[in-house]
Amino acid sequence: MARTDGAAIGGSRVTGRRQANLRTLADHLGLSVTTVSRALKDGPEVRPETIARVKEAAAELGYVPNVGGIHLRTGRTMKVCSILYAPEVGDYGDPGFLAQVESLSAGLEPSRYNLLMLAQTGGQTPLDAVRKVAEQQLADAVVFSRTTPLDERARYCLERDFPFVSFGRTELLTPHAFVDHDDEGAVVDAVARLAADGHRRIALINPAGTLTYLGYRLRGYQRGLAESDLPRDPALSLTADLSVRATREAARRLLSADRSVTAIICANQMSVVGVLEGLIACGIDTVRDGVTVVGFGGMPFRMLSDQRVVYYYQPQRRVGATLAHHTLALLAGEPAEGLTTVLPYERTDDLRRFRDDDSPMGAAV
Amino acid sequence: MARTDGAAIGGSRVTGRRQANLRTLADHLGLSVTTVSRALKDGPEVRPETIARVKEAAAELGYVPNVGGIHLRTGRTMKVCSILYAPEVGDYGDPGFLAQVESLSAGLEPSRYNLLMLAQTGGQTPLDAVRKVAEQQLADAVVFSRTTPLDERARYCLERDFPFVSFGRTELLTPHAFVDHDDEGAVVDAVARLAADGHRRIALINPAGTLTYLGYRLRGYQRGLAESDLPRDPALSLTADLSVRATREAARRLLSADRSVTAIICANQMSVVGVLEGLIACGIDTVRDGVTVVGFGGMPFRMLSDQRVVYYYQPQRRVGATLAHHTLALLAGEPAEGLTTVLPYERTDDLRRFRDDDSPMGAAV
DNA sequence: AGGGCGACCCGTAACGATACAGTCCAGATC
DNA sequence: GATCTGGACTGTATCGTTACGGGTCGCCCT
Repeated sequence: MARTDGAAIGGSRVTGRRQANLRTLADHLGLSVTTVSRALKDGPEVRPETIARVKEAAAELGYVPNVGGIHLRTGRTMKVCSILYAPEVGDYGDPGFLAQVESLSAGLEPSRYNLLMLAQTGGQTPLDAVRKVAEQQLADAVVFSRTTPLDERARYCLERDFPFVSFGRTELLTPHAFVDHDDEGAVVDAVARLAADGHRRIALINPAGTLTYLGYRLRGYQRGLAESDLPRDPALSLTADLSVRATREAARRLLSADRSVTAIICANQMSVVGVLEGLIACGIDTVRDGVTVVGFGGMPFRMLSDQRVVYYYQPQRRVGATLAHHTLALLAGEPAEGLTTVLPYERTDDLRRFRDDDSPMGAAV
Repeated sequence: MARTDGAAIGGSRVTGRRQANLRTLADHLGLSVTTVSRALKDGPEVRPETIARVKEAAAELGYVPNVGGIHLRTGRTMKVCSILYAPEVGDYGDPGFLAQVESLSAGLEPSRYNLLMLAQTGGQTPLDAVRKVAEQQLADAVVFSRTTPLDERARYCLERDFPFVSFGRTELLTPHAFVDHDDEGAVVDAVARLAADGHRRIALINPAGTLTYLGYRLRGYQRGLAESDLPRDPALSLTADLSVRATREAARRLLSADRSVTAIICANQMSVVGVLEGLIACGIDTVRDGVTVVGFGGMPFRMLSDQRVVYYYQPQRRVGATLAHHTLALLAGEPAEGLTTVLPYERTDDLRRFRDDDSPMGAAV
C-alpha cells in the first residue's frame, strides 16, 4: 500500500521541506539508518571518520532528533519536571522561585533535556503531582521543594527508582540527590556572632510545620546557644506564619511581654518586614535600642529606614544551576550519593548592598 | 522474529505491570485497536454502548495515552510552551509572572496538555526561543509576553501558522490570539478622575522601549488630557527605567524643577516605591500636600506610611487562566479572531486592601 | 429475491528511533 | 587453503498511535 497519510502528518509545518530525520541523513550519506543513529551518539562500532562525516551532515541538514520517536522507542521523554507550588495567598508565591526556575531551565539548555512545569493545583497533594509525572511518564526526572524528613514524594520516587532531585534534605536512609541551604550552620553562626556582640536573649521565629529545614534551624539555634553558654528559654522560640501580619503580631507579643530580648532571628523576607513593623509598634528602634533583627532568605525587600538588620542571603540562581547539574548527572547514570549539595548562606550586615544594586523588587520600610 | 527487547524498553518502571495501552484494552475487550482508539475520542463510527464499554475499561485498567506514540504518529506533542524571560537584575523578575505561570499550568490541567517552560538564556533573542520551540517541535503552541507593535515572534508564528497566544497586543494586520490589560482605558480613567479632583498638572512615567502597552499608555494619557481640556506639556511625560532608583531620580528631578505637578502616573509596582521615595526626598507628603501617585501593576508592595496612592491592579491569575483558555481553544481549532481579550484594571483608592489580606509579598514604606 | 445502503468494526501501514541479530570482508592464525 | 576473528556496517522488528481503505452484516426497498 502506498503512503496515503504522510503528507498531512508528522511533517514540519515550520520549514517548507520536511524536517530531516535519520533516514534523510542515511540516504544522503549512503549509510544505513542504524549506522547514522550510532554515529550520532559516538557508538564504538562506527569508524571515527564516519562519525565525523555523519555529524557534519547532521549539522548541515539541520537534523534534530524527534522526541516522539525517542520516547516511543526508549521510554525517555527528554524532559525534566519541576513542580510549582501555588502561592497560598495573593499573587506572589516564593518570589525567588522564578529565579530558580529560570536558572534550572538555563542549566538544562546545553543538554537535550527541556523543562516541564507542573503546578500542584487545587485539591492535589504534593504526592499527587509527583505521581502524575511518574505514572504518565511526563518526564524522566522530577524536581521538587519543601521537603519533610520523611518526605512521601522522595519515598515514592525511591521505591520505584524514579530519578529526582529535591530542594531540601530529607532524613530517609536511602541516599538521594538534593540541594539545600545550610540553615543549621547559618543559625549557629548568627547566634554565635550575636552572643559575641553581647546579646544574651536571642529569639527565633519558625513557622509551624514539619519541613526539614525547620529542624535544622532549631538545631542550629540550640547548638549556637549551647556553644555560647546561653540558657535555653522556650519563651524565645516562637512559632508564627511567615506572613507580615503574623510575624508582626508575634514580635509585638514577645516584646511587650519581655523587653530583655535584643535579637530576633527571622525565617524569610516577609518576617523581617513583619518583625520590624512589630518593633516599631512597640516603640523600639533597632539602632537606638541596640536590637538586632536577623533575616534569612532570597533577595530581601528594600528597607528605607536604616534599621539594624543582618541578613543571610540565599543565592537562588545557584540553587537552580545546582539542581540542573544534579538532575543531568543522575540522568547520565551517576549515583545519587555524590549529588548532594549544601549551599552556604552569604552573610551581610548591610542591606544597602541590595538596595543600591537597583533591586527591582524592593519596597521600603 | 520474536520480540527480543521489549522487556527492557518502553515498559513503565513505575507500576509492576506494563502500562495499559490500546492493544491491552483491545485484547481485554475483544475489539480491535482501531475501534478502541476511535471509541476513546468519541468517533462517530463507534456505537455509543461500545464507547461506554471502552471508556469504562480504560478507566479500570488505568489507560493513559502514550504521548510519544501520539507525537510520532500525529506530530502533536501535547505541550504548550511558555517563554520565561530572565530577570535583568537581581533574583526577581516580574514577580507576578509566577502567578501567571501557575494559573496557566492549572488552566491546562483539565486538558491533556502540559506546560513546557523555556527560559530565554544568555545570548538568545526573544525570537530565538520561539524559533526553538517551533523548529524542534517542542510544543504545539507557544505563549510569550512583552510584545511590540511589529513583534517578530508573532510575525514568525503567523508566517508558519504556528499557534500562539501573546500576553500583550501587537499592531500586525493578521489577527491573532492575545490577552492584554486595558492600559489605554485605565490611564484615561486615571487622568479623568484626577482632573475631576482638580489636578491640572499630571505627569506620566513610561520606561523607554517599544513595547506595545507603552503606546496605549501614552494614548490614554493624551486622550484623557484632551477630554478634560488640559494642555499637553512634554515636560510632564517622563521616561525612566522602572527601577526604584531611576523612578526616584525622575520624580526628584521633576518636582525640584516644577512644584506645580500634583499627580504622577507610574508604570509598575517598583516605580510607585521610587516615586514615593522621590517625593519624600523633596519634602513632599502626598496627603498633606495633596499630591496623588497613581500606580499600575500586579499586587503592590506594602506601604507602611499612609501615602495617597491610587492603584490600578492587574489580576495576574486571570491572565494565566485566559491564556490557558485561548491556547486550548486555538488548539481545538477555533479561529484566532475570537480569542482576543482585553482585561480591565481594578481600581482601588486604598492600598490597605492589599495590606490587610496578609500579602506575603509586601514590604513597607 | 436481490441489490443497495448505512452502521459498525477491522487490518495494515506508517510516524522516527533504536536494540538486536546478522552480514560482509580484510587480515590473522593454524 | 580453510577457519577464525573482529571491525564496520546493514536489516528488521518494535515501541503506541492513528489515517485510510476495506470489510461484514442486517435491514429496507423495489
